[in-house]
Amino acid sequence: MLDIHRLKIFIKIVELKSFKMAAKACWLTQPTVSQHVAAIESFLGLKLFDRNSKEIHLTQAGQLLYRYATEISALFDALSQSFELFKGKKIGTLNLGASTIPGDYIVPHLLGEFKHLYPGLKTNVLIRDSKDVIQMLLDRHVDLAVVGTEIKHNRLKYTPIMPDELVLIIPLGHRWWDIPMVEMSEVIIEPFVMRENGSGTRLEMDKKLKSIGIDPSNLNVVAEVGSTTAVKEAVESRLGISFVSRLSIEKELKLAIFKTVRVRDIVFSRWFYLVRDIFRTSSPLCSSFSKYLIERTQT
Amino acid sequence: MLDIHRLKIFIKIVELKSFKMAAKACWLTQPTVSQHVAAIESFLGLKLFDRNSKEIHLTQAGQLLYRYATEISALFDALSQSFELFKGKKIGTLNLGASTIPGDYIVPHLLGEFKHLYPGLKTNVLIRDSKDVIQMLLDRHVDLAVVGTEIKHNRLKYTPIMPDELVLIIPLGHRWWDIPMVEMSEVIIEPFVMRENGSGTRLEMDKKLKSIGIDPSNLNVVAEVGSTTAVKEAVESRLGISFVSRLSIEKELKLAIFKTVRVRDIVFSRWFYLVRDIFRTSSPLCSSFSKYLIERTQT
DNA sequence: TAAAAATACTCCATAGGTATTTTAT
DNA sequence: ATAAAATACCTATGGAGTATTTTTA
Repeated sequence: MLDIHRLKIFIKIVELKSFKMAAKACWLTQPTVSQHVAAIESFLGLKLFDRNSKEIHLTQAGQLLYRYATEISALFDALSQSFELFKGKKIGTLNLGASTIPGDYIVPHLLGEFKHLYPGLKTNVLIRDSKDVIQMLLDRHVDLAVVGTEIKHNRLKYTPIMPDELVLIIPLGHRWWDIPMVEMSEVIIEPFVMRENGSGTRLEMDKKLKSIGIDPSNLNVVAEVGSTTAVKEAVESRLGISFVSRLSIEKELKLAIFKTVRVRDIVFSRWFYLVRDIFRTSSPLCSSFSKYLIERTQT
Repeated sequence: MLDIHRLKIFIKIVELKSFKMAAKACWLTQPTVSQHVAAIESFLGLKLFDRNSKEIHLTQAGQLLYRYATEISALFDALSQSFELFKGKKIGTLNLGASTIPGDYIVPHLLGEFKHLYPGLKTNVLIRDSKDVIQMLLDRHVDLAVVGTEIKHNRLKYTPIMPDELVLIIPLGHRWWDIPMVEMSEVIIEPFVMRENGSGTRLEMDKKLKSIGIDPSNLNVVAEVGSTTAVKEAVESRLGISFVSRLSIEKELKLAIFKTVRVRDIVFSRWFYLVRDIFRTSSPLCSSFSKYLIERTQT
């Protein structure tokens, strides 16, 4: 049969123009090399070399084989090298899924830092609803996920990596602008802008409200919109107030477009989690990234 | 180790998403397939599949390997196919050497006929002096040669494939135009156009003259030129007369630019030979071509 | 519990070795 | 006569098998 080992021996013979020298170069004995040549020749049914005791010459068949053999050999070398790089984390792709808040405000920074450590890294970030992100992780469309809500599954492991807080925002000029704290009962009757169902922010908010005995459907919802940006635009347009992630309003607070107002006795704190499928083998780079994120949080 | 056999099994597993099915497809048993996967994994130091009793999934390492494996496998298939074609004479190159007369007037026609039988044929024809052509054959720069003179060598086998004759040509208006035959003594004193040394035609002529007791240096040489075409041009320009291959003056005879004149008691007949290096293995197409030429001559 | 892969073992083909012969310069 | 490749023969690794166990959905 033709295998890589044989082809490499054949290539060495061609390059060194000698069975004996090729044997030496391959750490074999001359008879072994002769056997390999005989094996290829009988497999192909063609002579590869014209040989006498003084010199050897490639036949046309030998020349034909040599062209393929070098190409195949080069591919094998490329393969080996790729795996060395892969194991050494010099190359690799990180396929991340993230829900909207972490996708916009966390993951880009984390990847920026990490890429500094591993310049060969390629990244794909898919931003979807938390539920969809988790499904993509289970479907192996992404390697890791970052979401703000825990959707339990026996294959998934959640590790908190970034604290966050849902804060009540009011637009410039709102009558609460100079009041540091309001009652929850006041919030309930105030016009409210709501995220769509499936959003992690919405889910966390609902959960929290229920935990303090409030039915979310009692809120005075004047609009239900599909993204954090849309919520902010709506609030800025004085359509109502809303709870949003503190991470998402840094710029607006600086520009005094919004103010945050505390709600008495209530803190909507939450975490964003790194989510891993423990049933899956992760690539060296992927493991490194997970480790990096977790260690980064602990300090 | 990684060899083609293993890679092909690996590819089948990926394609069929099952060790068991892959085993069947490769005419192996499932444990054997498992062993091969384990061998690759331990060689690379990386897991290729996440597997459970229900389904298997490629890891990133597996995906990386798959990309290379398919490419390598495709190259092997291409190699096999090439050799099938090569053995079946569907592809191949004929590297021919030929001296000037056969290169111009014989080989093109022979190749034309032969290519009809084997359309995949590629041909290279190098035209040189007979001596150079023979040297190229010995140096393996060409596979076969066609020359008009036998230069003996223990590695070379000459087979006559085409008869020829050196004929005396005179230009239109020459005083011998209406004389059918002249004496050799008349030829000797007539202005004569000579081919250069090294030319097969020159060699054959010298040989023949010597064999009938004439020293070629006694000819009344008025010009020594480097090609048959140059000889013909010189004769046409009434510089002198010359002996040339009958094959080379077909057109000129038709146009009555030349006439041939017989020399009493002398016929300069000769052969063109196919020359083979018997120490060399020839390609299937090359053998076919030799056989074709030889059989063609016998009929 | 059922289906797939892993493990344990056995066997034999063959890659690799040593010793020697053949071949061509 | 010499130097390289071919041949003959031996050994041992590992590829492929059968029988069985493990794993998890």
